[in-house]
Formats: sequence, structure tokens, C-alpha cells
Amino acid sequence: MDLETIILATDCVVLGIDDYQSIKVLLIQANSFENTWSLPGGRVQFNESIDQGAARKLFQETGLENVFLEQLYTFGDLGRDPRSRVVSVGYYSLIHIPKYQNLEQLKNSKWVPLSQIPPLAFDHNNMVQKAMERLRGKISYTSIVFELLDHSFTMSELQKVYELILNKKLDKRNFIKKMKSFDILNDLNEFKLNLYNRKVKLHSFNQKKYQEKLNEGFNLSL
Amino acid sequence: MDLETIILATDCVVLGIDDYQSIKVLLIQANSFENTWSLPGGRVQFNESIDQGAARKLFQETGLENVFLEQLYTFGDLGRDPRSRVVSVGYYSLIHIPKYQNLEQLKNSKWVPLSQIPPLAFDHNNMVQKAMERLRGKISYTSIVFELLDHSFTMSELQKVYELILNKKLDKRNFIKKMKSFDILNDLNEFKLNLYNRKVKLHSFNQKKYQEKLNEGFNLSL
DNA sequence: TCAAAAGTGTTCTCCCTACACCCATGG
DNA sequence: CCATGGGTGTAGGGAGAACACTTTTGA
Repeated sequence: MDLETIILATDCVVLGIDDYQSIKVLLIQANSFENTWSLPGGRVQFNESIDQGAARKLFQETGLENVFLEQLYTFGDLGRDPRSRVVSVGYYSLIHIPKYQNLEQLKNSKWVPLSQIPPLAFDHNNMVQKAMERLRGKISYTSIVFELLDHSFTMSELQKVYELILNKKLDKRNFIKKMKSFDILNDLNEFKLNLYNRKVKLHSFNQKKYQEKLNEGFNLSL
Repeated sequence: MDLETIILATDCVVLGIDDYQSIKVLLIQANSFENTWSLPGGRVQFNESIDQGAARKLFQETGLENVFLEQLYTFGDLGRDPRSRVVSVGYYSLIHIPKYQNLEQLKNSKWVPLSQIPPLAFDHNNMVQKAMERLRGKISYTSIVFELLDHSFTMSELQKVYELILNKKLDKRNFIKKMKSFDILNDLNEFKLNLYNRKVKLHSFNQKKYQEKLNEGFNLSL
């Protein structure tokens, strides 16, 4: 290969929630650098689109597929990879961690709370930063919060996710009042038991109602 | 060069305002296709960052430099360029057109109102679309509106720009009240004559005040 | 005298915010 | 009986929205 060829790659910031205590990032062992963690990613092939490349590498390295995956930003500074000129298209993915607990490929990876991320390979810390900014921005005009939740969830789980993303505490009664006014949740007649074995009502996201409202300049900001 | 090499390029959506009647896009004659218009752009060199590449091509093809220029989205679908596998990092730039009227390099280009853009080369129409979405989104949490205005401007010019971006009419009194409440404009003791030769008060953007307010979760949405 | 844009306040409504107590359960 | 989180309603203040007339100038 030409020594002066720019190599094109993707990297993916996978954000997830499990215990509602923090937002976590999926890190894998960087194969070329011992003791260094990095984001899943790799080269884009000649005969695949960038989106396809990102989804393929994500699947190969983590087993995740058919998940929310969106382009974030393209990182192309000189020297971001000391070995060669690599331009990386960053992506971010949002998942509810317990749904994917048993994936074989996750053996060599770990979920790390945002506040405890070590220095990562290349400019990967920067990518995580950008992903969080994007998430924070998009929470108010898209329905991406629900990507972080299970199909059914309690109101306080939903509130916790908002609080983690916006990084501030919200008033319980005001939150519920606002959410109900959006009228985009289904009241399931199902319950789950919380830590204190108390029955808690479950809800689900009503994609259809949400889509209908979107056309009228509707948004989800609190 | 390797036939299976992915080529990296940039393209730039230059948006500008002159007569406050419409937002306009700068189009240039695509050199490889006769009678086709396209966005300024070209290959990224091995020894420059993507940002530098975008700025360099913008300057070479339009003469514009030191202007607002920000990465937009990376376009990498198969077949977007029928000749070879080109991945293009899209940028957008915002300028006040009359400031740059005399640029030599703009001879073979034209400013076209958004509503009158012809079919462009490659996926360039798509890029324009994305740039407008970004502009609309960012108007409320950054100060990019002022990139489209001259250093000094009248309140109704500012209002027109908001109206063009948001694509709806605003109430004059409410607009002024809101803007004044932001407290980020300087009242210049200067006037300009409008079409009817009437003296109109001029204002300018107070970058410093704006920066101070930013830290307190301030935003510019109407 | 007509057309076009500048300049200027008030009222009403609705939404956001602040705020507290009881209940159910497991330990 | 204690700790923890679920569930529920109201009142007040402030911001957004609606709204009209006068003035200036050129044509």
C-alpha cells in the first residue's frame, strides 16, 4: 500500500445503563497496546459504506447488532494515531445493558462508569466526551432516551436516566406530570418488584404516538 | 495508487445572507461535469488535518478564509461518486455575503437561494439539507446567527435572519423584548439608512457578555 | 396620500417550580 | 419500628403570546 494513503476507520462509543447509578461505556482491550483500553472499531472496507463498517466492527468486537448506532463526528488530526495516518469516523450506540449480558464477545470487555474512564488509546477519551454532548443535546428533541431503557420501565427508572444524562436532580412529581402531558407512554398493566419487593407500575414507549406528534413541532425537553 | 483505496475529501456548504430575503448557498461549476453545479471541496492531503483540508480547499476555490467553518457530517455511501470510492467529510460555513463581494475566485460561482437550488453533483443536495438542519438546531444554543450578519446590524435584520432560519414569522415587539432580555447586544450610537432613507439604530454582538452568560446554562432560543 | 418599515407596552394565560405526606415492604 | 422508595395535588409567579397605532420618508 502507498505510504501516503490515508486509512479510514470507525470507532464506536457504546453507552449503556444497567443499575441506573451511572451511564457506562463499553471498553475493550486494545489489541496492539497492552494494558490499554479502547473503543471498539477498525478499518472501513472498500466495498462497504461507513455505516456498514461501523456496524460490522461493532458486531465483530462486541456481538452487538441491530442496536441504535449513529454517526458522531470524524476525527482526523495529524498524529492521532502514532503508527500511521488514520482518520476515524466516530459513532455512538445506546443500549440497555442487561439485554445483552450474555454475549460471548464481551468476555474481554468491561463496562465503565463515565466518571471512572481511564486514559484510552488514541483520542478515544475525546470521542466519549463528544458522544455525551450529543446525547445531552438530542435528549430534548428525539426519543433516544428510550434506547437506554428496557422495553418496559418504571417512571423512576426513566427519571433516573434523564437525571444521569442531564446531570441534575429532578422533582419526581413535576417529572411525572410533564411525561404524562407528553402522552407518548403506554400504561402497561404489569408490575415489577423493586429492591424492597414493592410492586411498581411499568410503562413502555409508544413509538406511534411519538411519531404523530413529531410533525407538530413537538419536543421532549423538560 | 491502489485501486481499492478509499479516497478522503471534504466539501463545504457555504451559507450566506445578503438581502435578507433568503438564505443563499454558494455553488461552483463542477470541474469534471459540464453544466453541473457543486459545492467547493476536494481531496484531503496526507499531511494536513481534515479541518485544514477543508479550509484549504475552501480558500482555493472561493477565496474565503478565516470564516466560520465547522464539520457537519461524513458521507460515505457506496456509489456516491460514480468514478471511485470517495468518502467526503462535509463542512458548513456561515458568512455575511456583502463582506466578501469582491473576491477574485468567486467569478465562476453563484449564490443561490435555498429554494432555488438545482440538482447538484454527487450527494451535495443532501449536504445542503444537513447543513440547514444543523443551523436550525444550533441557533438556539450557540451564537452562530451573528456569523450571518455584518459587524453592525439593525434589530429587524437580526429578526429577519431568525425568521429565515426558523422559517416562521416572529412578532417584532416580542422579538426585541426577548433579545434585550438576553443582554448580549451593544447599542451602537450609529445609524444606517434603510430602503426608505430612514435612520435605523445599529447594534453589535457582545461576544464577551455572551461568553460570561454561557457558563450559567444560558441559551438563545426564542 | 400612499406604501413600507421603525419604534414602542400591556394584558392574559399557561406552564414551570416549589413543596409534603402517606403507604407498602423487608429487614 | 425503621429505612427506603412509590405514589399523589396545589398554589404562586414569571415568561411567552397576542395584539395596534404613530412616525418617517420616498415615490
